Amino acid sequence: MTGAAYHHGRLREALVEEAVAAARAHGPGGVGLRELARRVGVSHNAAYRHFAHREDLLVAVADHAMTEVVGAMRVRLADLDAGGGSVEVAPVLRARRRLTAIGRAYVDYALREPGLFQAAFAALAGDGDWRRRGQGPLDLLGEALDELVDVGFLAPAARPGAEVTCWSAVHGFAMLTVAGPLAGVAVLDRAATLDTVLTSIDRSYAATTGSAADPADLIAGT
Amino acid sequence: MTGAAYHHGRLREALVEEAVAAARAHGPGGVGLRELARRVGVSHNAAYRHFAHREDLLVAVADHAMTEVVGAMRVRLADLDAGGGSVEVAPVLRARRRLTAIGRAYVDYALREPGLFQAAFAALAGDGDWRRRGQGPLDLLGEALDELVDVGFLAPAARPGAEVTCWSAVHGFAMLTVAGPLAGVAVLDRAATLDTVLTSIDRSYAATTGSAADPADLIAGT
DNA sequence: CCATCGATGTTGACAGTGTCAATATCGGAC
DNA sequence: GTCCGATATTGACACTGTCAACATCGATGG
Repeated sequence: MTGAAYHHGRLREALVEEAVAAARAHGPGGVGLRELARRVGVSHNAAYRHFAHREDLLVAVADHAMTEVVGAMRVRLADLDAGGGSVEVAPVLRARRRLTAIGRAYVDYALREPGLFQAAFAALAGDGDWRRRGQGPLDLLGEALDELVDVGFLAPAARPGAEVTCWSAVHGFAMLTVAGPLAGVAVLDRAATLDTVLTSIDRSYAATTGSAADPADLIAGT
Repeated sequence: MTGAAYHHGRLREALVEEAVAAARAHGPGGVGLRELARRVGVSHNAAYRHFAHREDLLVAVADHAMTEVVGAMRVRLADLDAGGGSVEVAPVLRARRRLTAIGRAYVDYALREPGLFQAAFAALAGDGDWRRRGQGPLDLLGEALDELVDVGFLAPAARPGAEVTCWSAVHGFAMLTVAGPLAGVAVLDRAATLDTVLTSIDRSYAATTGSAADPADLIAGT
């Protein structure tokens, strides 16, 4: 196959790759069917054999981003366990740190990949498959919250709806700082403010069981 | 002036009105210069005498939306005082209810006017004027938090960054439910989940001073 | 009273987009 | 070896935002 074959053979994957690159560089608005086709070396409209319309392609990008978010969370959680290394960490502290690690990973990803993060939420907002698409991060969050209940830090009565509370907090923070009013604030301020958000949640959950919640313990953990 | 005058005379206002209507109906993507010009009865490009580019018009829409948000907050705060009517309400409870009223107004507006709400945050995300544009809601929020400190419910040490914590929580919730993964959930669930978010913040702040925080008191208020 | 000028609105054009319909080209199955 | 379905192409349509050149008006100053 010296020349470009008539059938690309890997068009779908190639398009998604390029779409991800475009979204990473210029946000969701930067991914255009024609431009992508041009970059992949195929004529416009070729994409329509693999995607019903532009939004469909964005959904693929969103899936990719969500998978990366899960990966980032997993890395942070692993770092947490590795960091503790020799010294044994109390189960309660471990659980608290795991929850904040998840939140931190979410926001970090949003700030590290603003374009992809925005693309992840720009695609077909209201479709039912979201439950499945955002499932990855949600599952991890759910496990962390369950653990928090298991160790007696979070009261079972406060467990329902906790996912949404946590998700709202970090998602709102991410949105406001990545593509919103808070975009201009300095990086250091951002980090400190994120600490405020995360310790606020920690403190709230501690209060459901009357547990002690020294914020210093939390910030120390990564 | 039988025929349409060459000079519209009120073009800017007319354009903004129509843009607001378009955003209300179809979100930020639904406001297009040409379409608007058509509706106003003026030829395309006329808008360029009043707005440098499309984004400029969206900024005007965003301002409008923000003003409406402030209005909604004021109404809710007024309702709160009026509702108490004859019976005197303890200052602490009053302050707590005022904060949650502000949050509730924010989310309510987002759900009542999804298009405008999205438009408000779609426009020129990173520009410095945001501080001034979002000032209205932020000011009210700041006052409520100050009051919370004054009555001894929120510890002064926890005051810095509190705006962002509250804003993040309600903004995230609004985004996720209006144009995100949580868009599909039932209305009743939404209300209950918002209660969870708001009481979570209340509980967190109560913990900074060891104050009691019965969530029932909060939900009762409006 | 009339000329001039700046503000405002218009016309025309250009490059770009998403999407539909009709057409061409291939690889594999019968 | 021929046909067929999947894949890619070409062409067209209706849009869009934006720039440049031109027209029209109201007020201002001589």
